[in-house]
Amino acid sequence: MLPLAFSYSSQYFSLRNTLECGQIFRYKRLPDGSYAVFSQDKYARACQQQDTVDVYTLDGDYFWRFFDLDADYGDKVRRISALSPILAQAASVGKGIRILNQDTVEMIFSFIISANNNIKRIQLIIERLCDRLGADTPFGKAFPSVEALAQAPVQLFAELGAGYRDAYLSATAKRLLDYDLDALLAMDTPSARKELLTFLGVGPKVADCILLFGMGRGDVFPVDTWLKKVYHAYFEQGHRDSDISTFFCNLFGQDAGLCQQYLFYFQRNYGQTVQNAVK
DNA sequence: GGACAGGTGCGGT
DNA sequence: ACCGCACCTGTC
Repeated sequence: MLPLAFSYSSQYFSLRNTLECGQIFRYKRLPDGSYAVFSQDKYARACQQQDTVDVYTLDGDYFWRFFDLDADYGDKVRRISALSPILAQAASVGKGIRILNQDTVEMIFSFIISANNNIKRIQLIIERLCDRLGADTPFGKAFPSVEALAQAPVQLFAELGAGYRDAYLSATAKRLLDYDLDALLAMDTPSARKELLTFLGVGPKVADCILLFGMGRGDVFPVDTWLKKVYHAYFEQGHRDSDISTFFCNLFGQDAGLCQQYLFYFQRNYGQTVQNAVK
């Protein structure tokens, strides 16, 4: 029923790896292996056969940009692989991962929920949030508006399973009501990061995720427990998170965020195997 | 049953 | 500035 908006063929696009590496929470893998993807109030069905991804949606332009299809990932992988042997290995298995261009506000709330949490529960909470506060669309619920989120009583967020993050979500929603988002988007990366850190529930890791996935800033490196493992396993021991982030940003520059995704994917899927093989 | 999840806010140095 | 700690909740 949805029209085919476009097909895209590249060895540098793995639908599965792109969607399942933790940068997006509103997607579903369907029994036939295709994916349903939600972003803001928009919806797409996508399926991949070999190197070709078909995207069915009413919003082709939006999802073309969403999947970052104007960027040359072959070029990125070549550049990145020269910088570190571990990264060359991580990129070779994870090369189909692309950095999604998602909505800033949706990322702010999604990653506040993500803090000290696991992916399954994050998805559940966000789904319930959309069901409860999102507007109806022909394909399901939209991500809730700032107005809806700001109007909701704090207890609602707790009821939806957000736990102690309820106050963060409520405070952030209220603050965003009369917030100049364009001014934030116009800032350079360090200034925007500093600004994001003033939001309740947004620390260094969450700020970097918002910048990377929701503001198109590739020059940040979110440090989570997985990347700490990577750093300690392949680089050095005993540094603070901020130092780890700085280390990788200096090493990888403009594509630090993409490198983070490759290393995240690598550590989660092969980390145990590789480390055992080394022992 | 404690550790672990894609950490952060807070209070004490 | 830099620790150390508590923290909702589900799962292993």
